[in-house]
Amino acid sequence: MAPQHKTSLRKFEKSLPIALLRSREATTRLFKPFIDSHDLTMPQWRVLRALAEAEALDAKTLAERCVILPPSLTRIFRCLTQRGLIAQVDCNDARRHMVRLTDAGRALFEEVVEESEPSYRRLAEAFGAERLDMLLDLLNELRDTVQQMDNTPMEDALPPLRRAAGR
Amino acid sequence: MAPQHKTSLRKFEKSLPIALLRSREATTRLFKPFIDSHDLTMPQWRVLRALAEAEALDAKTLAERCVILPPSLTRIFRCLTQRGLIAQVDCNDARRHMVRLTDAGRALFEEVVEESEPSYRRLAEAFGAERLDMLLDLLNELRDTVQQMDNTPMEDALPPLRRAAGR
DNA sequence: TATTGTTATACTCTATAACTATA
DNA sequence: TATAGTTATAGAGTATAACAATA
Repeated sequence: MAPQHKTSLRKFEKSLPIALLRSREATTRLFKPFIDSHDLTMPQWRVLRALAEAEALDAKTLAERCVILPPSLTRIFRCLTQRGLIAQVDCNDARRHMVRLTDAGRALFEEVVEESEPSYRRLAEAFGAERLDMLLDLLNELRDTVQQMDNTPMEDALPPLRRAAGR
Repeated sequence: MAPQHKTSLRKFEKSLPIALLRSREATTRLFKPFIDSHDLTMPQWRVLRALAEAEALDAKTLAERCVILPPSLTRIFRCLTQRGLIAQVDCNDARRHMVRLTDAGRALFEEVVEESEPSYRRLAEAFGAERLDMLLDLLNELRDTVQQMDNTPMEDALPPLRRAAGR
């Protein structure tokens, strides 16, 4: 039962970016219907979710946490504000655009969470709750590791030969 | 040192789709420069990589393995064929579009693999080769689990309420 | 009739650069 | 001068439906 390094994977499945992509695709397919049915896009949902556990967040933090580029975030702010799901919050630094969930936004968030919980529980059962936790830990630690690598690049591992004329 | 279920993650980090997205973003950032420098997009690269370990594959299989929708794959075929990296292969079933790597395609593949290997080794060292294997196993098994769930949906877990008018 | 793939189309996200405003 | 965010813009991916060809 224990996953004892059975490295019986095909080469293709040993590619980390591809494995992450395919797992995400499968997982997303499972939960996306709940998001869709409330007329939210996945990036919009990530913003709501990030705001759900914080009083308020600024655009830069949200962009980093939700993996959304600033220009996209600007549009998402506009859309979610129009729908009354988020609202701007006053801030010492007038440059910062800080937002929080409105009551309607929080209600919608709770609703989606509630609706999708059976699927989540079912996945946790089928996959194993402990293994799911382990996977989440590994994923977050992988991200930390890569980010640290970014900060301390090594000579011989430096990639961007940047050869040909820009794409 | 052992990752002993320290579930000290924030709620936001416990979302599987988001954790997968963020890890992928970080990992991609590490390897994408090598792809970019050869004027390839990530989807194009996934196709080359999938073909590198198979004699030939048809569009349907590639679409599934590489997480690319058929219309995108059509464009990618056209582009990679024009660049002489892949070539069509005759097939019993005339409906199927089967392709293989050309010699130039294989050479390019090998080149990219070679160039990015130092980064991969560095990541494996920093993260731990064993944990990397474990992560890959978990990711692929997660995908299998979700796909099985898709095939055997349960009553109370069925999602698509499909309420409002289409997005 | 079912399957495979292409075409058409609309929309969203991705990615950069240039710009505004605050600090 | 540096930072935060917006605007503008080009390009690529996402997603559906309609169609053509083959089985």
